Amino acid sequence: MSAIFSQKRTLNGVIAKLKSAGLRPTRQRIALAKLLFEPNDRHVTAEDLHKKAISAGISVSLATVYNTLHQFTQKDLLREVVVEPGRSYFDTNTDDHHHFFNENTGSLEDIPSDKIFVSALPSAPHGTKVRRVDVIVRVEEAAD
Amino acid sequence: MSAIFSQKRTLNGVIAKLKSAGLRPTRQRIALAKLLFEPNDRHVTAEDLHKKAISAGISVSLATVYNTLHQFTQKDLLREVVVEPGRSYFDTNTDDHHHFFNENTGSLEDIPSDKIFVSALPSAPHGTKVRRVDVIVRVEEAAD
DNA sequence: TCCTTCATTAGAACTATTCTAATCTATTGA
DNA sequence: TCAATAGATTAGAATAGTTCTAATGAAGGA
Repeated sequence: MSAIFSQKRTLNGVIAKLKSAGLRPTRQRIALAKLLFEPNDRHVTAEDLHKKAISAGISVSLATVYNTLHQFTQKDLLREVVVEPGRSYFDTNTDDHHHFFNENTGSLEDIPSDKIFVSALPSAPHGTKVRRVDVIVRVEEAAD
Repeated sequence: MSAIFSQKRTLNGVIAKLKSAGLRPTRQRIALAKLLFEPNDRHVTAEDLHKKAISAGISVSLATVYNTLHQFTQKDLLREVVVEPGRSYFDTNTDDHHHFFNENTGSLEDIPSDKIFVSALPSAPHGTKVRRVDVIVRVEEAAD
């Protein structure tokens, strides 16, 4: 498969994805989606993605990056992961899964949901229902 | 037991606690510790505690509240709980336990560790060791 | 008591994020 | 195809939470 054909497939896929989420496939959203749904870098911050876009020659403002990340999150194309105060990560993997968080380097790593098991919970506080269970395994560099 | 006697006991306890943590029992730290280790309000933000202190007639700056919360956290008198970007909660319960987090109200509620069970994890990423496992059960107001 | 060390302070600075109001663009339908 | 319009994008200002700074103050030991 040629690179051009592959690119075109990606482009069509991305546009379809945006449309089916009810989002206009604008220049910026298409470009950001392409960057996000590449196979690498599953965990990005808004700042990361903005830098990545700029250095890829895509003209987009930081405000749009934030808007887009939040819209994608609302439409379940992304998942927000909160591990540190004052910094949000967005995860392109929206399947049920958990995370290792390295407190020294700030890096995140997925834990597939079949590798971890959380027992039946006590019932949710009155008048509420469970939306999601997040497990964060905080690790640090081993002193050796 | 008279209220005055009780207050004195609390005061002595707090001073002892600070001393054994290697922290000078200063006016501000004693006052903040007394507010923190009261039986209620286990989960506070810096802003909360500052307001509480001011309205209790304790003259303390927000900077000192932040310093104190971080020092207490380092000395294991408190635990930091991260559930939302841009807002840190400090938990006076340092025992092993987890949380319900109500995304609508922002309120936290403890889940004792014997009420939830997390299975053996996959091994930590190379060169790291597990420091802590946080389970956050995100709940929302039930639509009914 | 005096001295040294550590704590506290107000306010400035900083960082991440959100808001605003003007401009632009994708879509729809004539 | 084109105009109208609803929605998207923008730069920059504004905000929120937190940290920093440099000067002042207080605790504890000699």
